[in-house]
Amino acid sequence: MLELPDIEKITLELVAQIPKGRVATFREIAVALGDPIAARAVGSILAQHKHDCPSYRVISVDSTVTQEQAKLLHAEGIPIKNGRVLSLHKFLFREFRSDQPLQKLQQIQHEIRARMRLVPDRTEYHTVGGVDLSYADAHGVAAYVRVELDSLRVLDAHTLAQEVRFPYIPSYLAFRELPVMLALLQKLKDRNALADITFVDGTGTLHHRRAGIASQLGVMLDIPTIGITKSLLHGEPERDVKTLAPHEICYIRIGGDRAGAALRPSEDAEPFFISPGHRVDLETAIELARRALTRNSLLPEPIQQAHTISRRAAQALRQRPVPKPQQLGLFDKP
DNA sequence: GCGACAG
DNA sequence: ATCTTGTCGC
Repeated sequence: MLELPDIEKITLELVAQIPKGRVATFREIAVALGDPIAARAVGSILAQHKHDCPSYRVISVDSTVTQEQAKLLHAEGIPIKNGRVLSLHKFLFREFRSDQPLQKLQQIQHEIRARMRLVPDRTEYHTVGGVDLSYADAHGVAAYVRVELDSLRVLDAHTLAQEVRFPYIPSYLAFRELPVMLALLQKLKDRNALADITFVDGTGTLHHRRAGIASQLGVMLDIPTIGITKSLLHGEPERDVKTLAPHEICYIRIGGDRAGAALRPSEDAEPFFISPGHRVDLETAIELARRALTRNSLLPEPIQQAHTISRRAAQALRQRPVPKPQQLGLFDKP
């Protein structure tokens, strides 16, 4: 697909730049990575690699520290009282050397947006596809399911597992999940086994750069896609979505235009969010999402099916993991 | 006052 | 997303 930065490695290198007797915030590390939105991801990386870098020198913006952290920082000459670093500004390190990898990924998203076309290809759709990802440790398991639109019956389904290295960072989901999805969908596209349009578990234009995973998948494979999410990443609903009646919609605005919609599938279900990905418009996307609903479904049928199938495949993989290459090296032995 | 965070 | 005991409802 493209060369992805090793965010984990870069994060540890950034933390290693903090000199003894200085501290940095999770937020500042994220800024050095290229986007403050990654602050929580920095936190979870450091939680997993506590001893692989001077992680105790990274604190939260409110300057609170753990007891263990307080001890280590105090030993480096940083004054601490009541679990807080005193006069944080004096000890804050901000001069990181970094090429801001997330900025480069934002650039890719801008390019995807420029290539995205929100115009429907056709007037009739016979089959609708769904793609979703589940996890088994470090592996992502993608499932693609094809459904007949009239009957909402499953025609066929395929899965593919692959190692996932990129962390979850809000608005960068595609760089985590797309490689697995692409590997599966490219195969199916070559066999002419894709549906007329594909629902993706993730957003399309309801995105900070108007180019979520559904758009990126659509543009990269040049196929029609629709983004479906259970919660809203970006955009403002025109009214409170909690007040939606069954089958009623409400538009979601981004900067003055209607980028997506919320749709309540039934009386006792939360609204979900629809946005065009590629080669479709919002109204067609809403119409297809409606038609893909069953009497009591929480999400459009292709997404629901892809979700259960990928989940089952991930559980199976967990019980019988894929052998590592080294373990297959029997023939290398003398 | 800060942040507003798909999966 | 995933980690998980008990608990509620069909």
